[in-house]
Amino acid sequence: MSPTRFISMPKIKVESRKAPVQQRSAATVAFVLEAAARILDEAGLEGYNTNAVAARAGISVGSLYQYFPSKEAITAALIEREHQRLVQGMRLVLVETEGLALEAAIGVLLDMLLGVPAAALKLNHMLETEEARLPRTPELARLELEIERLNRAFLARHVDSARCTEQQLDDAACDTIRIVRAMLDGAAQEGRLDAPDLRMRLQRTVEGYLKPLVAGRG
Amino acid sequence: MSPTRFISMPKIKVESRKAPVQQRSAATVAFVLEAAARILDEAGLEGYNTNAVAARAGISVGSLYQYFPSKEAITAALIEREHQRLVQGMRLVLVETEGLALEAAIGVLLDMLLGVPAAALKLNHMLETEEARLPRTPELARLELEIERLNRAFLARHVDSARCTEQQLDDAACDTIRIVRAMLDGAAQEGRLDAPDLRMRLQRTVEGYLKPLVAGRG
Amino acid sequence: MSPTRFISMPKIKVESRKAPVQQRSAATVAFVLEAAARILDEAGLEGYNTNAVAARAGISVGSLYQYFPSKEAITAALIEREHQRLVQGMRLVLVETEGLALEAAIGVLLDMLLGVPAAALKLNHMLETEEARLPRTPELARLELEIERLNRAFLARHVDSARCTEQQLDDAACDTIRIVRAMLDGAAQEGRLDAPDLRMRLQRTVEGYLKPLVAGRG
Amino acid sequence: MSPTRFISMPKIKVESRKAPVQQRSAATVAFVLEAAARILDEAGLEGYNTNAVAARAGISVGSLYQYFPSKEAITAALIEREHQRLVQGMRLVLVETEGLALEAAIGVLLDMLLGVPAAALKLNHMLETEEARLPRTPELARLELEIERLNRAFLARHVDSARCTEQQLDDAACDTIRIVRAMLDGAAQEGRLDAPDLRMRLQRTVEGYLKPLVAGRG
DNA sequence: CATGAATGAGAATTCATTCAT
DNA sequence: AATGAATGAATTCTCATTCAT
Repeated sequence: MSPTRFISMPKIKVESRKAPVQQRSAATVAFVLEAAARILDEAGLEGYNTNAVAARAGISVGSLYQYFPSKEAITAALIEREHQRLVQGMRLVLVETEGLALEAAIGVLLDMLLGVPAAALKLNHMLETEEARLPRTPELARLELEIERLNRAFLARHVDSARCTEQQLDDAACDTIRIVRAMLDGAAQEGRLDAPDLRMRLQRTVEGYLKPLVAGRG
Repeated sequence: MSPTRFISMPKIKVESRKAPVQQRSAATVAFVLEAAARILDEAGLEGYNTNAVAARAGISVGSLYQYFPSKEAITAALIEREHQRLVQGMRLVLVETEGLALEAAIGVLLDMLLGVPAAALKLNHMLETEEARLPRTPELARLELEIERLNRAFLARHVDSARCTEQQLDDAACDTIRIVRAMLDGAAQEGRLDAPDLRMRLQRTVEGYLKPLVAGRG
Repeated sequence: MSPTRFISMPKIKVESRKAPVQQRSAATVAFVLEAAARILDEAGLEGYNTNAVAARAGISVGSLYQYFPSKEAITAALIEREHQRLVQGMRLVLVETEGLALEAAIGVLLDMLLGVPAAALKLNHMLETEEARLPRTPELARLELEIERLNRAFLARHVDSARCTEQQLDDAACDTIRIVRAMLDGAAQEGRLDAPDLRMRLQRTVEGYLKPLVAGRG
Repeated sequence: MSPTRFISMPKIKVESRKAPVQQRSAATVAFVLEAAARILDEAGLEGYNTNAVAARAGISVGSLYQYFPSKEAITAALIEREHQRLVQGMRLVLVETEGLALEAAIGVLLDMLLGVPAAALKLNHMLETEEARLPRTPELARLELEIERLNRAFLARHVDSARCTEQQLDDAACDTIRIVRAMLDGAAQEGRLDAPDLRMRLQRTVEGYLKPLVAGRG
């Protein structure tokens, strides 16, 4: 028996309660998530409570609890949704950058990331904090793996396998995402997402990070 | 009566109630902050409440409220303390890197940042989230300015003023800090602060970011 | 208008909504009661709620409310069912003990009562508590009277009318039932329903209680 | 490692939160228990909720939760209190019946039990139901053992050790308590606690139960 | 000044019941 | 008739803050 048996298992219910089979149900689930996202954006974690979410979603608390077994489950679903969006974005980027040189490919990637609205960035930042307290959903783990996998695939096209171990590729995938997110979050918080050279700074940083791993560079 | 009277005034009290003139007071304030830090580290925002902080600090809630007008004031003071520490660190780095080349100077800076204990990183990450909800203290604003000023001074030694505007220097100061923090936070969260090449990745990234701004480079 | 109009009228609906004339209805009612009984046995009053009962019965809550106007009505019906079972048992005992001596007759009675499964005892114990809060159904009153009547008839065969008033006979009917139930419940709760001398203790107690009322004893 | 490790441990907190050290605190605890008792008596489990108890006790919910970590803790404390009262009563009976013959001793015991007010009987009956759901406090276990021990001591004076094994003595201690409680509860529920021959019926039953175990009887 | 008991608004969650489909 | 989504009052419990001692 593994030692994990003794690690206190968080008993927070984060799995969604019922799969939205009917169209009405699916709509309700979407309403709730949208309401939760808006409240987090406008009022922060402070004003984020089930009553407010239900009211904002135009339903009763009871209904909310038919679809989400707990407040945490809403948060978890929101986190999954944002991850899914990133997966979508990365998939598109991977297709669109087929055959492009590194610089151009990074440009496409950054276009995608810069296309995310400021509200979503703020939301993601808050969700990140919440993510720490929540138990990891299998689905969420899958999505995170998928994101890293996609990013690895993106990078693998350009790195020189003679200069870059598997571990380094993994780290590069994580690091580049983190670096870009941090710079974007910072710019968003300062309200300077529209700074003319933000894109250039991002490009420069990512390229600088990757250069030593890439073939044909000094 | 000016119309500003009706503009939503933030009613969160974040200023410390009394300047700790007496030595006992100063000690008590320090105890409270240390207790708050430990609780945030061990129990997270979840378990962070005034009663717990007072108990941990070995004083009564009533006494706690003699020194801090609100829970938010404790958080704010904690944020200030962490900023002050960074200021101290940067001052030292600035002195120690006098006359060094960029690469070596960055090495000293990273040594300082990598010397921060993992618990402090976690604490800082949580405080960052809280910082968003809190009204900006003048003192905090001053500290942030000071940090940026120090970082600018650090960078100014190496950048080529022909290649770098004032604005770019400001951005560079912010960006480098953010990038390093993001990578450190990420490593901390994965429990890989001791990864052998973490330092190298950091160095590479910061150098990559700064290279275009620095004199004598292609 | 009689003054009773102002006396707190219990507004709990406990009457069954429709007489199960159709065979399907009768089956549904039976399913619901069985589901309720099982849930009470397995999850206790804690887990006893209309949604759970409906789910367990394989019908929807809406359908459940077609047959029972309220949760209390289900409980009441369950109570009636258990009373009916006791009536059946007593009727049988009365037939089987025709002509037997007191000791043998009590033996038959105890055989019947000891034949009740432990789950039913537990169920009855919980129902008893609920019974207190519920308004008395005419049907339930009739059943309780019938039980007492049957028990009286059982006892009347053996008591000496010279030694025993009508009131004493009534009391004896109530008391013996209570005594036996209390001892059985206790044994059940201790998981000692199979104690070898439980039957003997019961027999001894009942005989001890009745002896003074019985003819031909010193 | 024992298999009990896998048995679901009930997580209901029933231990009292703080020992009432100050006189005010002690009074508050007593107020809460008295309020809880009255509400259970008057409104039943139905109306038994923490807000009602606090209101009735003349304090705020918050205060209530300073002394009791949960609603269940109040119930548990109430159960302990009633057990303690019985222990007191049994101790007194044991002293007062020193040297008396069985019949007289039982009389003293019944006097004590008949002296319990009807409200307390009703309360005890409801508490008994709740007791099932609650985890066993060490203190409660101790009290129950003490009650049985006292009752055993009471009976041991009269039984003939040649006719009665230890197990039989244990059973007798449990059975007699149960029998008397059941008859008293029944009488209370019918509002016939003042029936002139209740005492006699009780005496007769207990004597009947014990006779075979007692020395010098046919 | 220190203490810590008291306050009570507020948040999460449940569940009996209804009613549109 | 059947369904099960929707409702929302009710309940448990927390915690920032105050204030009598």
